[in-house]
Amino acid sequence: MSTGNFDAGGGGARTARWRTAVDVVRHLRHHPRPTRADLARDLALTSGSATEITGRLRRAKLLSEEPAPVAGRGRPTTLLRPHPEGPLTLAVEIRHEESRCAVATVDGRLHDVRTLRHDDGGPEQVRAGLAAAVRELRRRHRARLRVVSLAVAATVRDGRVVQSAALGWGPVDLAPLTAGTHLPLLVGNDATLAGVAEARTGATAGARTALHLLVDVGVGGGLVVDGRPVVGATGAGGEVGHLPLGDPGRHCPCGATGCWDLEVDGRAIARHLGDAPPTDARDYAHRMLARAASGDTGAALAVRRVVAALGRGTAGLVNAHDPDAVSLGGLAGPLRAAAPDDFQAAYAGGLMAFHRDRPPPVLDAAHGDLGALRGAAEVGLDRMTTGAALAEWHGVATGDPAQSTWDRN
Amino acid sequence: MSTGNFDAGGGGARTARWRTAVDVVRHLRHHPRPTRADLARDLALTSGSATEITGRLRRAKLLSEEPAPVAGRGRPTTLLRPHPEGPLTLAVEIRHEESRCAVATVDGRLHDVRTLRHDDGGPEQVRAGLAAAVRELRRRHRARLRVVSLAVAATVRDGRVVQSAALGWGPVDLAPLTAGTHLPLLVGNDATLAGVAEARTGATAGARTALHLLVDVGVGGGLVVDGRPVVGATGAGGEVGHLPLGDPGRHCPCGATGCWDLEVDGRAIARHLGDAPPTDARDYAHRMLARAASGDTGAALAVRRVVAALGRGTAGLVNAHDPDAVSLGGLAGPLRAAAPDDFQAAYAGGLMAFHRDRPPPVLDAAHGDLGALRGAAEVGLDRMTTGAALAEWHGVATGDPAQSTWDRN
DNA sequence: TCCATTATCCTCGTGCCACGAGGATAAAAG
DNA sequence: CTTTTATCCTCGTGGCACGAGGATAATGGA
Repeated sequence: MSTGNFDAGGGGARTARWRTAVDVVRHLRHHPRPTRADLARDLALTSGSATEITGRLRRAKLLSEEPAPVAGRGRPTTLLRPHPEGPLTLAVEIRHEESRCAVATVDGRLHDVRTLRHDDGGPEQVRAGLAAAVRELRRRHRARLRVVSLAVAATVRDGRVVQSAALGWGPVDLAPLTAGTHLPLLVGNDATLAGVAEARTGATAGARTALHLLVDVGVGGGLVVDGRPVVGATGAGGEVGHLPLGDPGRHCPCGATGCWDLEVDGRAIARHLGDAPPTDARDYAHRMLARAASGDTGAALAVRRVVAALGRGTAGLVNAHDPDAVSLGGLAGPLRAAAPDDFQAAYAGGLMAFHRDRPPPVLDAAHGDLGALRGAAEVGLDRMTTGAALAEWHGVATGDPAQSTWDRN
Repeated sequence: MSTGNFDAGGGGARTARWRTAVDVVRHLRHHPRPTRADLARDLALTSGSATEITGRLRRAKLLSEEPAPVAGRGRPTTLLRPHPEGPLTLAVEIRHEESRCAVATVDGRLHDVRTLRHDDGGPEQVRAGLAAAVRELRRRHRARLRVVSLAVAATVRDGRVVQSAALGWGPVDLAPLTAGTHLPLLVGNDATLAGVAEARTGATAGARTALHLLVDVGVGGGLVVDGRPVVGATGAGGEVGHLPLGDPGRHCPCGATGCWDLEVDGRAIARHLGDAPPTDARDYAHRMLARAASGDTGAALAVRRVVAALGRGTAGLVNAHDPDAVSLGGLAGPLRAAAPDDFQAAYAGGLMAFHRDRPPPVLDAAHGDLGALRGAAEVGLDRMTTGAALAEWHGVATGDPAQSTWDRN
């Protein structure tokens, strides 16, 4: 994934002076409306420093302040919030039947979430529809729009779609989405980004090492360490579904054999039931879950086999990576719920013995189907709030292209 | 692994002022004897800043300078090197038949490497022997010794050995190694730390995401991202050998089933040959490799099966993590060399199709059997050169416990 | 031998950022 | 109306790094 990193930038002296500013702006992400005193406490600033920094950030159109509702005695204070003319990240998600986009402010909130239904026109049409949306939002928000961050239900490499079982796409270049806008485009896998959202503000919040597993068509997700997804050299990491945990004789559309992918989704249920491969594996899985719940023992047995494969693989990944906690997204939660004992037996049985006294909790995802979009927003905001990006924004917002100095008036 | 992180510290204002100092001291690690001008160029400092910083670091007994051999015209310069009374990290490695320790200076060099043979006395005796060595080095180096960093051929959790097939140990607490010294003790898995050494200065140097696989008894290693090992919540990550890539019916001593561990080492070769499980799996593997090389077709076939399992698992991990490069340590290199075509076929066959046009190179480890010790030193030096640790050292070296200010005289 | 060239280092004035003490401000409580 | 509480602002101080200009010490050639 060409997702921007989470670092402050650290590139030279011009951006070094933004270090505290970066800390303050990012603090806003997970502390939505702090008072100035809160800020000083949490970031170990003196009140004088807080005054100076917030003043600068207000002039740079990054923050604004609103009077706080009075609570007890003491001098009334103000709450810090994103500036009404502050910078924005556009988060986009491409999924099977529809795409979504939303605009995110520096406090991490999503605004103006909208959905674009796909009309079976293939990747070109989806891309064209989204490009039009990007152009329109660009016109509306002008220079406030700084970054476009895209989550896509596909294997992603160097900002391109390589292949997608969920979408039925082959290679697709996504650069046209932002053509002509000069906006940086970040592209990531949807399951991986949903994992980022879970690790930062969802089920695994607080976990320094979190594992997310999202079952849809196949299984994706991956590790999130200190809020950053572990996505490898070209961004194609997080493809845990293509570890060979399954039957080595079975061929995967990805080109390899024995992929875990083939054991844990609707396709696997169909195979166990002797059905033909379903065209919509997710929908099929939901139907079979319903059947199993209503007493169809054949469906229940097929589901249990899939749940066992899920639990066993989860345990293997816990052995290999030792996360603080695991989150289950997409179908994984309903699957486990359909056969919790089978999951637990396979999970515990697959763990190395020393993990069994306090195994990492396996939690249902908290963000539902907004996870990928939220994760894309988080990653886009990370990029938007590097020292370098803030310095650039300061130039845009104040009309001081040289960024030679903070303006003091 | 309770390995110190690679960050500058970032904890409060008292250590913030050490930021540039941290950069300079760490620069020394991979640029052994820079001139002051080199330093200024590489770290984008002005010559004035370089003067000030090197002066401070000299007074803090972190650096010293020696005249550089003249090369062409121009004012002669000096080379920066570790201060002769500067801080030290003690790197220790516990392996099957012996332990080793060495003292590392801030430039990353190992000094005074010594070996302690084990006399079958079990963990207590090994621990006691090493504790004596620590005490002796502590006496010799006094306050210069800052950190003890230990690599051990075992599964490690929260600084304790959980279990080790290679050593034949059960749970062992390693804290007694530094008892009474008040020295911080970092403990990591040997294969993981060898991976750190490879990723920083070895075969995969330059790779931002590197995968190391070390076959000894079982297989260990793991991911190294930006020089930091991905070791999870309690430090037990990197146990890639306990992913269930093998025969689900086979029980692993770890408590799980189907572990990859059981398919890629001497035990696996013995199984394929119908031999009893070897007591020394590594030695047995070497003997079988020799036999296969000398024309024993049965041994050769067994080796080929193991090599195929290694290649297939490697491919799966590449699918899952998308590293820039892979390094092979321990027996993995000789195994591949014994059946390179089988390895290549299994590796390429196990990759997702899109990886096949330019798959990550699989390289033999460069550090040989010094990898773990070097990795332990690297990680110990990371800890020793955080902002907080340098500030503390400054107090020790200058007798200014308040560390209220840099001394200017 | 002397001087130009080259490379490096040092000095000093300046700017920026954050600190911290003390005072100012604005509400509630008495 | 005064006290208490909580917050904010002002201003002097200090540390660190920058950057221009000068100083220094070698080589190489006249």
